[in-house]
Amino acid sequence: MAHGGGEEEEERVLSHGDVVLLRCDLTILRGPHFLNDRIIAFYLAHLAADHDADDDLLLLPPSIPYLLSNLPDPASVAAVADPLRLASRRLVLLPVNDNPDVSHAEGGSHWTLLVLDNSNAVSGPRFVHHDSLPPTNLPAARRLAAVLRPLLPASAIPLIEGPTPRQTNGYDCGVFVLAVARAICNWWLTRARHSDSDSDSDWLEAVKREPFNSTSFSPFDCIYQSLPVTAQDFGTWCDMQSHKKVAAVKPVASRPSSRLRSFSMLQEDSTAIDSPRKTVEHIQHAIKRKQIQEKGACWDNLTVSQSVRKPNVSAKNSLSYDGYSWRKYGQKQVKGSEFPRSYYKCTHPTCPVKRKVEMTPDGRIAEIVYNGEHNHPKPHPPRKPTSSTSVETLVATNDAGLENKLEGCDQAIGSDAVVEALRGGCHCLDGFRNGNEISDCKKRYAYAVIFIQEKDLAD
DNA sequence: TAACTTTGACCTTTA
DNA sequence: TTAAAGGTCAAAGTT
Repeated sequence: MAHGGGEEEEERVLSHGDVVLLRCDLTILRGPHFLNDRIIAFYLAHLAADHDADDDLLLLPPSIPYLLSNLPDPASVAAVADPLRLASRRLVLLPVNDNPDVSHAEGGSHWTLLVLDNSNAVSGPRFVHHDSLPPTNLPAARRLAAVLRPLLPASAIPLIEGPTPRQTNGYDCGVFVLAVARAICNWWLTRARHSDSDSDSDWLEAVKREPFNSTSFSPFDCIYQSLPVTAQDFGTWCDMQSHKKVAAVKPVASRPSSRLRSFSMLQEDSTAIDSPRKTVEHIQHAIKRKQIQEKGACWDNLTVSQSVRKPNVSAKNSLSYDGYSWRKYGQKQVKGSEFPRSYYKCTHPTCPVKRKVEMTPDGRIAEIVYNGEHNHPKPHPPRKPTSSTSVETLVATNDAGLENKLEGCDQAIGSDAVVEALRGGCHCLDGFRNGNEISDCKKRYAYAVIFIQEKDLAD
């Protein structure tokens, strides 16, 4: 993980609230080197400062997800997570480290970004994992998602792998995390500025466009811009501040900033403390400190929680129905997974994309992982049906793959989206409006797909 | 009969 | 080198 000597002796050169950069970090910044948690926390704090205060967007420093992943019981997790108010956020960015040894502060070798996404009306709540070297951090991301799910109102929130350009060396994963975070924040701001934008859009395209490597993306470009020096003179300027003992660092009462902290260190942070409640208060206090703006300095405006205008969210929710056609080619129980894993290939003749789906016994999707990218447009949806006869037609096709193609539609039938359709006059649901009970499974699926198609066309 | 799923066997990857 | 686990194939079963 991060590297450096005894941190207590390390000289602090820059701070952003309680996020502090040490002299050894400057060496890392002059790179190319593996980014440590201080730098990641620092840059995320800087990103957060670009947003007006709001509760919708939350960027967490790496220490918080790591702590949550390794707490011994759900009660402790709930106590720590409670002040974060994850359930009420639209987007939560959680850096993930693969350090398996909670006693080893410098363990771990890979950074990725897990996004708790509650901003997309189509996909519904989901975890999106950005890994520049997949599937290296997938177990760690799964562990974090599993810890967070009980804290969220929706059940069985799926985890999907988001498109992430591959790193081409052994050290740029942290840079990729920051670049993805920047792309997401920029997308979020853009979406907020265009209130008429699609509520079903997401940042995945924005991530694809992001320049990714430590040459084209410097996490501290923005920091340089905030300093009274050029990027070239950055190190010299820090040296001067240090020698003058008037460093840019501000007084902080928080934990000594560190490399990725061991679990015991994290626990000590929250335990200077002797009760779960105090743990919460400690974290709340730390967050509050971040939110205190220090006027007139280079590192103002740091907040952990930032937000923008709330996007419009329709009730449309098609879960894993992604517009592509899939053929199932295998299923098996894999070790460490609670549910069977199904293997799918895109049915387009030249498309290499596959996906793995783990589904709960009640049909909800626990996880989706997508292996490449589609090399073709989404297939045209079937022509819009105009009456319940279309339902009969769909059922009569005896399409054995229908349920597979429409994963999630079952849930849609009972969802708020259907209720909305009933109120608003979605044509295909005349059967519902007339009080007809739909007991046949295929009919229910048929109603669901027609409903979704009508909504798509209407949108 | 065609399209699709299921499932056991086999292949590949990884530690 | 080997064993374990994941991924894929393909025959059999189902709709």
